[in-house]
Amino acid sequence: MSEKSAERATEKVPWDHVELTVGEVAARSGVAVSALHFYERQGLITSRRTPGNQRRYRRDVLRRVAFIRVSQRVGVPLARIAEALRTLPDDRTPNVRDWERLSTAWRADLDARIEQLERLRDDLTDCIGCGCLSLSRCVLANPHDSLGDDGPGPRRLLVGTGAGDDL
Amino acid sequence: MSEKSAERATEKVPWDHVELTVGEVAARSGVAVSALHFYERQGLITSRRTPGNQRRYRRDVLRRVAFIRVSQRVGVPLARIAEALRTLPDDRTPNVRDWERLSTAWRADLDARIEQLERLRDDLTDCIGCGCLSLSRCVLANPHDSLGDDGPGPRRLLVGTGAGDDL
DNA sequence: CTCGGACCTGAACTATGGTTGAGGTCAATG
DNA sequence: CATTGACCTCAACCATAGTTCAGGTCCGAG
Repeated sequence: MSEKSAERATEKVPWDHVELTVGEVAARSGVAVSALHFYERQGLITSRRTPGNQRRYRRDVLRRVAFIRVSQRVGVPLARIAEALRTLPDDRTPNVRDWERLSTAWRADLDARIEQLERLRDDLTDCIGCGCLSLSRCVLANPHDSLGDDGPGPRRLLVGTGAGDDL
Repeated sequence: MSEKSAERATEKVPWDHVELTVGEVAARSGVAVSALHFYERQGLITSRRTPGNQRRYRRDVLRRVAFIRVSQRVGVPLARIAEALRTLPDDRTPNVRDWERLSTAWRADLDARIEQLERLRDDLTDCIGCGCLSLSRCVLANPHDSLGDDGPGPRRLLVGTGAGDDL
């Protein structure tokens, strides 16, 4: 981090580039400008504005964006990522310990997701053996874990309590 | 749930109930009527219409719906589920072997997803140790597996090839 | 023959995670 | 001083997986 800020020996401000434009952040992070705008609207990142109303980012935004990308890969929705990012200190640049804390929380999520999928795989394997897929008898059709949704569907109503099936 | 025609000990067509109404399918499968309509529009299930334009389902629709629910839990999008269901024979009711084939395909998907997540977990564990989260150096921020998307985001452009980071 | 519950259609709305486009501004360069 | 590229905002749109609502129909009971 801030390795540059130490050696500004020349007085010509050679490093007026401590702040990044949105285009630079996009190029460096591999995230589209529109996505950065979106993240800002959602409160995941922040920027200063120049007198001409253009965004200027502190360099640690790169780490934030990296964290966002990683979190999404883990399967965490943006709202929860935003929540996590809000726990970072605003008075100082987040340090290794801060990021470690957040990442550790995600690992627990990931562990849970993996376990859930493994259970599902085992159930599915059983069901391939018995070929049931019967609504009332099959463990698969009757999720014991109503909570812990996953997948793209926004609804999680899980009406449940169907009825005995006699297919 | 009007279980009106429960006693068909009478000789008057004892089993006129081999077909199910949409409400019955909803009750038995635990899926909302609106979802059944939706599945039908998407070609995942089909129905006959009565002279009064009401839907009547064959009983194997229950197994189909069970398969849809299970597939969604595995994380397969409806479009792919529909594709899979189209490979079922239309001339006869699908049998155990048919369902087995489909389920086996999903298990491969599931295995891949689990493996991917385990890789991610390992990477994350490493990154917690090193606390890097640096865009160019961190394995996490640079997905080696551009394909194999997951999570709610519809876009998978993955602009990639960012730049060296000097955070 | 009327009543109510179950059913029908189509359009609009929810939420997530953005992209795309229109119309206008900022800033550096020739 | 004009031009060009990067930037700005706001609104509309994409896909996924449905729900909700309005307005109308069907059908079985009383």
